[in-house]
Amino acid sequence: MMQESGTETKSNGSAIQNGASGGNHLLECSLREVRSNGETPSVEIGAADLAHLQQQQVLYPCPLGCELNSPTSFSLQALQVARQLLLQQQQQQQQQQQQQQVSGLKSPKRNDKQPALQVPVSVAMMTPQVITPQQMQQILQQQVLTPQQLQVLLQQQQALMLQQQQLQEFYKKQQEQLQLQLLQQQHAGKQPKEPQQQQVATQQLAFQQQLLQMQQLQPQGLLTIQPGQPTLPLQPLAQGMIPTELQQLWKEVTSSHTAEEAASNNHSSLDLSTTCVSSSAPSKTSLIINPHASTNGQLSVHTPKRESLSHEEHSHSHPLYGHGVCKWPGCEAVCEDFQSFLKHLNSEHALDDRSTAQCRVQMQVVQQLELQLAKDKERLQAMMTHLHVKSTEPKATPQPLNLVSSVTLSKTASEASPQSLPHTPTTPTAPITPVTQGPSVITTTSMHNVGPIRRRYSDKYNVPISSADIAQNQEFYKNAEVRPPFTYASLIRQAILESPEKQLTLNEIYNWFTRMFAYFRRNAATWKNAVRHNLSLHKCFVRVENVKGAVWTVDELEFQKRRPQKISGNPSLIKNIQTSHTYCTPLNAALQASMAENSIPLYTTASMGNPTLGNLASAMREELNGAMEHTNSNGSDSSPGRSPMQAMHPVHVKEEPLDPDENEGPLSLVTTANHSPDFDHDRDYEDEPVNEDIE
DNA sequence: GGGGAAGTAAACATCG
DNA sequence: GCGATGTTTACTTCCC
Repeated sequence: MMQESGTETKSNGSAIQNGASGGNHLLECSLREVRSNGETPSVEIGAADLAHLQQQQVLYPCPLGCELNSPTSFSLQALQVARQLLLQQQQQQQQQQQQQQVSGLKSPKRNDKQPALQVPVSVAMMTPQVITPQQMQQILQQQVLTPQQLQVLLQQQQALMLQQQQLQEFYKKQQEQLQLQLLQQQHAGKQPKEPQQQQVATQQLAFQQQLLQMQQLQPQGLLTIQPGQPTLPLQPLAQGMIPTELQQLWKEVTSSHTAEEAASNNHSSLDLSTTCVSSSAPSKTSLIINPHASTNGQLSVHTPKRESLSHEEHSHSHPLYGHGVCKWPGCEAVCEDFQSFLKHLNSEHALDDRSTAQCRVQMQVVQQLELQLAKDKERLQAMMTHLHVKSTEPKATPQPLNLVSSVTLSKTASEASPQSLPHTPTTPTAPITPVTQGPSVITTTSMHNVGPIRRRYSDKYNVPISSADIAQNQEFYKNAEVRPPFTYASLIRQAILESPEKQLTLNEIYNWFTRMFAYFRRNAATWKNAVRHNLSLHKCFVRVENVKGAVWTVDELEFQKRRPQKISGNPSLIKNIQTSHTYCTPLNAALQASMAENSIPLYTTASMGNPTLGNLASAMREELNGAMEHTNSNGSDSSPGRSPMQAMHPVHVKEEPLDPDENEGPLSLVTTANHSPDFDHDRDYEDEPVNEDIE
């Protein structure tokens, strides 16, 4: 299993790569946008202007077929250029209009051939500057306006609006043309012919050159993405994303960037749609933080969606706020209190292209993770199926946790097949009930060929019995004739402890066995004998004479004594755990930042960090803590009637009093939880507070 | 390979 | 005598 774990990790990586292979334009664009965020836009647009633009812009899909239907880096870039164009045009027009005020209105400009609606159109372009400052100044200076003057002004405004609209259309048209040029530039680059195109081209060129300069000046420490270095390790990115996926993204980004550069050199890449690189640096403020925004983009990978903010802004447990720091990707702005955080959130992380892009990146990451989870589930299923098929083989490597039971069940079933059935000829290896509602780990495949197994289910690897375990797998064991991976002693103890009075007669123990486990509904002679044997053998089981007769109780002290094999020293288990964690690591990386904030310990993070692997780790944790959770059976809630949810809920992570040497943090906790060959140690956590870290 | 734990089988005793 | 219960022994397997 160790080897398999290692292989699994590797294959996981490949799987991740595969998952990332479905690279997407969104990520690419977003990433590039993020990168470009770190670069200085050539367009000098004030923060207020851009904010206004961002708020009012209407965005359209990327001309390059980008799937973005909402604000994108492209659109922002286009907006800026368009904005600049408009400003220039307006200035020219204002001059012309001032001249035309005498002669009349000037007809709108030309260039309105095709209203291609694939270009960002800013409503803001149309509204805020209908009256230019000069005009306003004139108005103010004139103090009094005659009706004619007002009419002229109105007409001017209308003309301006028309011109702006036409400019926008022109800009759209240019976008299309430039896009076409981009598509054609591989074959024959075309030079912009029209003056307007040249103007835009010049601006774009300058902008892109500036972008390139910024990229070159970008500190490597913050972002390793460098043009022409596609193989550079994406360390910062790797923290937020799967490395292979990042590599894939990097390739896409760099390839696009290379094309961008090449196109730029050809003077034919001036189209805004060449890349989704946004000149989105919305403001100078963003320029300042942009170098960090490079990492922001990576961090955005694990940023909660902004869409959810509105629902949670009123909650002080805001997912974007913790430890007095804004958790927005790359922000890390210190907010003294929640109110300041809210202000900061609304001010710094308003709805703009960057935020939207980051959200999209995050969405993409989540999708990738989900995809990865699905793949891993398939892999797990295949593994178990494979192992089941291999059950005819003489040996099967033990596996941790419930997988062990699955494997061992199959193995022992095959091993004991000649001798397994004789116990109950009347009940052959019954077709196992397909259990879908059963435990998360044990699957139907592991249940086949399960017969009387002369084998103990290594408590070292395996799950110490616990209320949680039984509760989790209750239905499974009740319906499936699968031998529970617990020792007789543990089961007996569990049965006794689950009783209200912590004592049971032998018959009641029998009943508990048959009630809880379908497996024990047959081969009665065998397992009953074993029960009796264990009751007598182990000192922990004390026979007490009662009015009704003899009842059996559990001497916990003795039970504790009888576990010499401390799993704290069980390397295989630890290895398993570590392997699991390693397995989790790649996917976990996406959320390391958030976890780091909380200083979440290792295996807790493994379960928390990644939603996709959270199940795995959670299952493991459930199993691990199930051992300790068994406290409940000794506690007030140990009544048999407690619900599975109740049983599963508590997670004890406190040190084991009887084994102080095992208190070494989460890992030692894990080992402690597993090392016991039995479930006795559950007792040790009796009345211990529930670990609330793991949620 | 040894030792310990666990599972299985069996013999035996006791008791109702 | 029979079955349930309880004890003990022997053997095997597994794991460390």
